[in-house]
Amino acid sequence: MHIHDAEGCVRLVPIFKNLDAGTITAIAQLVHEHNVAAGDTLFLAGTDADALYIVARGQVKVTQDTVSGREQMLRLLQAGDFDGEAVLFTKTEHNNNAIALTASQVCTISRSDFQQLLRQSPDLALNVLNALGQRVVTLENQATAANTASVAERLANYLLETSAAMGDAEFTLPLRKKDLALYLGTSAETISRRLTTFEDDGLIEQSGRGHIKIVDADGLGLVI
Amino acid sequence: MHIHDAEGCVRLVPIFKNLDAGTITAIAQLVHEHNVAAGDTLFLAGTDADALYIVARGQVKVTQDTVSGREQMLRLLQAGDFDGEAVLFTKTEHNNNAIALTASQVCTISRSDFQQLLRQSPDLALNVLNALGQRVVTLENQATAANTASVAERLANYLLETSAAMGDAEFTLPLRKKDLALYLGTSAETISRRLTTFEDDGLIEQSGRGHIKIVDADGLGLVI
DNA sequence: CGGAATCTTGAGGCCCGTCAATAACGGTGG
DNA sequence: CCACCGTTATTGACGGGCCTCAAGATTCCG
Repeated sequence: MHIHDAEGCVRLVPIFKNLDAGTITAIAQLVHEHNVAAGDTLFLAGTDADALYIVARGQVKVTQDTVSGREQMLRLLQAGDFDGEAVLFTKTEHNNNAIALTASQVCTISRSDFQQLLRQSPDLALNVLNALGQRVVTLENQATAANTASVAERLANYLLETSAAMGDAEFTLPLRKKDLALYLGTSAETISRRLTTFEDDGLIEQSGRGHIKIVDADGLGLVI
Repeated sequence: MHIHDAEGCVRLVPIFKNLDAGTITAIAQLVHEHNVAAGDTLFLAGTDADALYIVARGQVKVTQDTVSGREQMLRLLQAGDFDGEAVLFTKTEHNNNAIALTASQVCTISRSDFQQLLRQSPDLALNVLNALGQRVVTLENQATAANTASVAERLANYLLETSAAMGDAEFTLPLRKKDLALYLGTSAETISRRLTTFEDDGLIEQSGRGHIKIVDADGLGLVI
């Protein structure tokens, strides 16, 4: 399903929910559409944070690099997800990279336009506050999990979350194992091994390329 | 230096900076002071998030528990730091624990009072947005470091940051090694070992209980 | 059908967590 | 001022999880 107008982008995004029609129309006129191919860069760390990015279609990974040259995926943006709230701060530099994993459609709102919107609509400011709050909660969980949980535990949780998001015990992984490894802070090889272990233990069934069926959700929840 | 009035708390906190005098006075009247002893609990995960907490004096650790029973310190609150922005969201439950490490003075503002303040003062809302943005940035760095960096690297960075915060190459660790281990996602034993390695490599000098002098800051920055 | 990317499986090694024992520190009371 | 005790820190030994390198298998796409 393609989205052809800017207003489609606006309607997708939680931070623009529950705003009056006039405001939504005003926002839509500030939105720019972009189509990007797999591998394309939306922005890089160190460059000016000049816009808010909304993913209308496709997948975009948000990553961070370390001094040691490794790469960590912080989130996977899918339809309706957004990034670049750095536009809100005095600091105007991205500290993340955003790269399309698949052909994607992305909408942007410029920094100045968005800041002006914020001042005009208190409801929007509250929506953004809530969105940032959710992100804080997610990141806190991520930081805790990264430090205290084994790969098996993180992977098991990821499978359960993905299944819940899909609304089905049977699904195809939305990421290549290589990218999933970046996300979970491990290696593709280890993911292969752990999935095999899960299958041997009767927790899941694998078939095809990344197709997974959760057989014993309770058991997965107990993985340590 | 003790702070005896509620307005002291208000002046400490970044989110209350740059507000007009009237607003600050109004806020001060909504603030409650509390004195807590080392080991006291401010709030626990799962309980109602009914207030914003501001640390006026002392140290408070904010931690999160995992299913496997381990504990991860997310931040260390010191004078001027605050927590409990969860009061902003629909969700009214803490997902963190806050426990005093030393005797501390804490100020609180109730959920309803704070939400009312938010609606009345757009400047305050923008301040909170900025504060949340900073927290997101910090947490992103933390999540990345936890997943990609070795303990040696995380510890080296921590020493450099602490030194910078203190404004001195020579300082005493603000945390016991046990708590520092919780923060860095490692064990007290490993911290001892790494510090000894740093000393053997001529990067730092240790003396007394947790007293550290950074000899080769550049070298510490290169630790992997 | 062929080539490139991805995935799987194996072997080896290192980092680090855990357990355990000893040492050093710090506060308290005599 | 000193002796004592609980807490904290150090050091050693051991084992396991996982990263890396490498080779082979599978899948996908032109």
